[in-house]
Amino acid sequence: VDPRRRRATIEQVAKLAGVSTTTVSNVLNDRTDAMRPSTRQRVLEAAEMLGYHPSQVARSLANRQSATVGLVIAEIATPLFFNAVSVIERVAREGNYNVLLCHASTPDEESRALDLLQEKEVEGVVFLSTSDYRDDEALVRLADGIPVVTVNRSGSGGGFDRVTWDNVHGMSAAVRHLHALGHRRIGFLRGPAERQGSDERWQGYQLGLADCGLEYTPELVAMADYTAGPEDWRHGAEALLAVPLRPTAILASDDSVAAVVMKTLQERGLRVPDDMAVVGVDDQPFAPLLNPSLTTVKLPILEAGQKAIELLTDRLREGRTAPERVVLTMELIVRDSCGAMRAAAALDSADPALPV
Amino acid sequence: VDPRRRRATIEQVAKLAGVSTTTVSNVLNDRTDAMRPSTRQRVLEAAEMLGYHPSQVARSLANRQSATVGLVIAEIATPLFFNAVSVIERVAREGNYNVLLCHASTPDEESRALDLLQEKEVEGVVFLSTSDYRDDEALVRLADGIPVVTVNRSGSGGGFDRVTWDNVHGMSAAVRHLHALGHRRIGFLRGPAERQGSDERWQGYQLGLADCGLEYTPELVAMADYTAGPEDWRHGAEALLAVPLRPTAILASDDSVAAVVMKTLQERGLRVPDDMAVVGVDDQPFAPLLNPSLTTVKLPILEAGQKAIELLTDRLREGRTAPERVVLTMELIVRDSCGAMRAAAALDSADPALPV
DNA sequence: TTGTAAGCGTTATCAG
DNA sequence: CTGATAACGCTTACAA
Repeated sequence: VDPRRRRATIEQVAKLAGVSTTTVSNVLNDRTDAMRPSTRQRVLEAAEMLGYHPSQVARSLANRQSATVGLVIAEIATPLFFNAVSVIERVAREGNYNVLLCHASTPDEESRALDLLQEKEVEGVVFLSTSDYRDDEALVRLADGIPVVTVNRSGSGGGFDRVTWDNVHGMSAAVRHLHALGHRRIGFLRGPAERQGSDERWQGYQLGLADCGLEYTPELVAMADYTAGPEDWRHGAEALLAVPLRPTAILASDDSVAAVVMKTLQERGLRVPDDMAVVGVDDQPFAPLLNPSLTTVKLPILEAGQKAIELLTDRLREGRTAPERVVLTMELIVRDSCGAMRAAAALDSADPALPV
Repeated sequence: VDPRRRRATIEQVAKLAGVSTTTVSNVLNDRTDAMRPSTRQRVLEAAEMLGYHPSQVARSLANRQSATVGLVIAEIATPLFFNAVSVIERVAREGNYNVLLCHASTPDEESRALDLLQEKEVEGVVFLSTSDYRDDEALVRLADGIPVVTVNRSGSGGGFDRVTWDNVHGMSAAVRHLHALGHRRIGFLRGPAERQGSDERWQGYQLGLADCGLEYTPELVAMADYTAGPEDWRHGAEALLAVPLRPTAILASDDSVAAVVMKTLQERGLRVPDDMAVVGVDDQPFAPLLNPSLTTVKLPILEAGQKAIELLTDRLREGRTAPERVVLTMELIVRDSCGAMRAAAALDSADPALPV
């Protein structure tokens, strides 16, 4: 059919080496415990001569192991997710698994992706999602057959491993930090309502205020949907600036939003952090490059990806049974945009000019 | 062996539907031209009942088509490459191909990745590289068997399709733009020497100067290795500031470097673009978010990825023979950091305050 | 220590 | 229009 010259088969290798296919198979799979070294040698040479590469597909069919895991990922084009993809691929490779990449944003795409991975007979799946509220039906069904690990998948239960991070505490820590720096009116730009992560951060914001004995003021909360564009974010910032008793600090819904907030402030002649502290969320690669460098609540996406693939490969090898739930902490990365560095420097030089 | 309950097979479906496996196979593959609709219907129902999913691995073995392409990518964690990965996955999926992801930075990893993909019997490979000078030996060997397309792979020949972009003209266009804005002393931060892309940009810089009748001044060129860290970039910027007749514009080796350059300038009280114009390369997502928003030479990585996967799937379907070479143009994205916007506004209001 | 042969789940080639 | 049946390339009891 296909006129392309065929690859060498195990049979040809066997013939050339003057042994049986079994022996070749044994050599190739390191079942060489009780085997004459000379035989092994001959086989290896024969394989080398023919440029033989075993067919993984034939092998998979025979031993029912595809040596492949699926990676389905929403928003594949988001820079942050890359780190996760990167470690997942690496850890998988180290465990001798290949990674089949699948994008899926909508529920429809999700279930199609899962069908597809099932047909490919992947041995397990890592699911990198946005935190949209979404039902896990397809996932639960899949997890009934093969190990599944989700990252950043809202919801709970379902009988599979989940890795998430603690948005609530991440956000409240940021609030407490700003409070400790003297801020009493802390604005919050909240993300899209359809994401559980957004809601949790909002809760974290409120929790943080409560922790500090500050009152929750609706005027200090505006919308800045990080899935929208810069114009939207600018509006959010301006809304916060327009309140009569303007905040002295702004918690942005992510780093990109924070960048636009800083820009908006600076264009209006406000200095960051002197006139207004700004804190982001994500710790994108550009956060330290902004001027001033951005204080931010780090999304542990890399760690989450790593944990996820480790959970998966562990389960593949050892077959745990109880589904595991991992909640990572979000770390506050203090840089210059919140004024803490300056405050510290001031303290050092006994200068009392702390932000009030 | 594996105690897991087995998936339904085509045979079970056939039995349940009261037909032969051939018929089931025909239904599933839409070879339904001359077939009693009732038969088709029965088969479909039987499959549905059993929750049948055909095994791609068995199918692959039988028809010698894995329906999979390999994507090997260097610097998987670089935000820019995301866009490429994203379109590649999408286009592949639309063409009913799956994507097997493989990281490979070193030549060693490269050849290991190629072996692996060969064993997986991928039908083609897209190769997303850095522009390091590197020999194509392994690639040429692979391309002898299956279609290969490289993106950003320096070198030429090899009998496979290559997609690149024109660094020289991208850079010279930036120089000409700055010249048109009145700049006569244009500094250049060059990237790592081991990358062909860096060299080409340097050539482009020189070409641009020549185009404008400007003389090449070694003092106006400093190093800022974009694979290094912010400290390195800051040094680069400072080197340029230290020259007696300081430049009025700086071409940075990429957007991250440009961000640090702007930051360095601003920290020294220099205004961008008034006191110094800055231009980057890449057009990273954060470029428009910087203050001022960054004028930059856009890397057409998304377009390159798209072109690459299209070339690949075309070749897979139709089997062209002559290797194709695609060179994309780099577009200058004019924003605020070069002063052009301001100049335009000034012109509009008949204000003669153009940068000199 | 090595060989024989029966699968693995499809597709594809022919007959009917 | 549909059904046997032989590949596909490898693994793996089981035999020798």
